[in-house]
Amino acid sequence: MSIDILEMSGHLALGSRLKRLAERMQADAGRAHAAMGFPMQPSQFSLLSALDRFGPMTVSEAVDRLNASQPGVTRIHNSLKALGLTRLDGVPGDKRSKRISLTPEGQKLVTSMKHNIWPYIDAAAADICAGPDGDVLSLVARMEEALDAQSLEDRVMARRQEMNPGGLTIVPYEDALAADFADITKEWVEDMFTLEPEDLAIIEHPRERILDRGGRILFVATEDLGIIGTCALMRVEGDSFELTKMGVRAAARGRRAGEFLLERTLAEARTMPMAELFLLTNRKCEAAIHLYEKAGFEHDASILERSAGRYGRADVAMSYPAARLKRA
Amino acid sequence: MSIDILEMSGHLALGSRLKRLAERMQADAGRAHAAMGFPMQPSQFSLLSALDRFGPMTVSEAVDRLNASQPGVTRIHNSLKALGLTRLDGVPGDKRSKRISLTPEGQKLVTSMKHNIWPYIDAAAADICAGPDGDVLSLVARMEEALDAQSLEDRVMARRQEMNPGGLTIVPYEDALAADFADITKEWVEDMFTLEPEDLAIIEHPRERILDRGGRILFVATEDLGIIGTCALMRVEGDSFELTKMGVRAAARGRRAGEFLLERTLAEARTMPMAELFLLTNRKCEAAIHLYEKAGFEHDASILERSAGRYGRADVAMSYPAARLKRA
DNA sequence: ACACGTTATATAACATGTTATGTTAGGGGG
DNA sequence: CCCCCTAACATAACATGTTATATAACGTGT
Repeated sequence: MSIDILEMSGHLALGSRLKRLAERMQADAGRAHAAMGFPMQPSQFSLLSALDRFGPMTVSEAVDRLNASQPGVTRIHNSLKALGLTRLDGVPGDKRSKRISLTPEGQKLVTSMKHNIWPYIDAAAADICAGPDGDVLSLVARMEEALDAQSLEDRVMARRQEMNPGGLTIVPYEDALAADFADITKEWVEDMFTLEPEDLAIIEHPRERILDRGGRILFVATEDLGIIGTCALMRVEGDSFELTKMGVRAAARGRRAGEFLLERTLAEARTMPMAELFLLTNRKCEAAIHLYEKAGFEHDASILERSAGRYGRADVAMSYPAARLKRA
Repeated sequence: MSIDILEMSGHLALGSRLKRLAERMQADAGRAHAAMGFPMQPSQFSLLSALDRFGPMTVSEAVDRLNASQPGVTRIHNSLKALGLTRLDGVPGDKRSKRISLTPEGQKLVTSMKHNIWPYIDAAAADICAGPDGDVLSLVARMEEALDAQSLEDRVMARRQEMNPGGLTIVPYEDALAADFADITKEWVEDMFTLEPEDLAIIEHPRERILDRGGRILFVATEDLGIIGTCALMRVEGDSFELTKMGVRAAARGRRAGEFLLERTLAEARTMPMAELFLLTNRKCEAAIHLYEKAGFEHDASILERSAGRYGRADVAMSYPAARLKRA
């Protein structure tokens, strides 16, 4: 088996992955039944087992017992009924309800499976679940409880509020935003330095100079002000990239947008095939240098020599540790 | 939420349960995306994420990367293609392969989701997974590995071989087996005692005297000899049951069939609404009494008084601890 | 070079879970 | 007493995973 993207994506694709695992176990359980002469679908086990244990029950009761959806129970029942294993009768006193019960054939089959297969399946499944990581059943139960207590959707919203209270949004580059890229860059460069030829080349042709060479440009925006900042990852040569043109409009300072943008730009870098990431700046940019240091960049004067002449204003160089470029 | 049958069925229905949990998480993830303005299907995330991280790849490469089935990948891709997010191009040099790549719109969307939603979903999912039971991701990974190493189906067969080396089978009662029930009982009763009126009533009308009153009759069979033993659970009154008519043909001794049958009969009892389980026997039946003791029955002379007159031969009474009647 | 097995992808069919909604029966309030 | 909301079940539609199989292109061995 090759590299498994899901394994690398952390919890994002956990749903998909769990589902595949579950489907695999169900299919195997079905095959085991077939191999021992019981041509049943795995989905039918739980209803059969419940009927055996609790006796006849209405559809609604089965829904509660199985903790499944009502149409799901109805469907399972229909398949069992078609096999002649269950029956559906009216309930005296409430013509809406119908009671599911095992036919004699159904009872016979359940009893047989209960003694001749299920113990072995249970043992085999326990086998797979066994390990140093705790009991799967209790873990699944806990996850179900957690979801009951607060849905994943609610948790996502809560986490967003908590991790990003300012409501900042990352906006990927598109040509319509070229003007913002240029404006924001001009604003801070002209405020402290003067635009150099390299600056002009980049802000006038961002697609050619950055994107088409495998680089990325991100923007940060707020609900009220729109695009307020930008940052680029530019390929210098090979797998070596420069973090450049990071800037936030003066009118939007104080919203921690720079910190947020830098963090997300580094996250972006981690998903790119990148061996080295460095930046060039000037010692006058104290606030920016502080951000870089906080994000993990380290001063590295050797880069200055390699990059001599790129920018007249460059007198500080920093690099991001290669180890941190590897995805968590 | 009421009693959850799956929670009680141990590992048997783990597949079903895992699947429901997974479906719930996926649906929630989808809703979270919709709520934040990204109308995507959760199944599409993994392919989008893989394309973003690894760049264009053929269908086969995606199958490896996502660890999913090829038709699954094709379907996900088709849905993305329909949204204009991906493209499928031929691969020069091999006209069989086709390469999936992100369109500019697709790249833009992925970048946006990667920074504006996925971190929060990941955090929320990690939240649900967090707990004292260990890390869910590593647990799932371990289960996947275990299944890779040996399928559940193979494990089931191995467990059966190991837990039941004699190849004994439990056969539920049906009227066609009434003669076996009577023969086996006559064989041992007449060998050591004489048939009493109560014996005759039961073996001549097992359905009326046992099954119709909520009791059960089990048989044990082997491949070569067919039905070789039987055992019944008979309702005496209310929730009080008697274990009775347990016997194995003399011709089939030495296969541990009695032990197996008794164990499974007790398992059967645990799935019945039963408050008390006792048995009556005679001190001459030393082997049987030894089995009963080994299975957990305890001597209880008080039962003899309550049951006075039922059987002339009864001079030993035993009861099964009520606590052990509760399902594990 | 051709026949035939293998590989890459597409398609069909199925399994199994879900929501959404229709239909009929109960039940309570004006 | 009737109207209308609710409850119980059925049905339809969809989501998403699977297997099985068709089709076309590769490639190998005689």
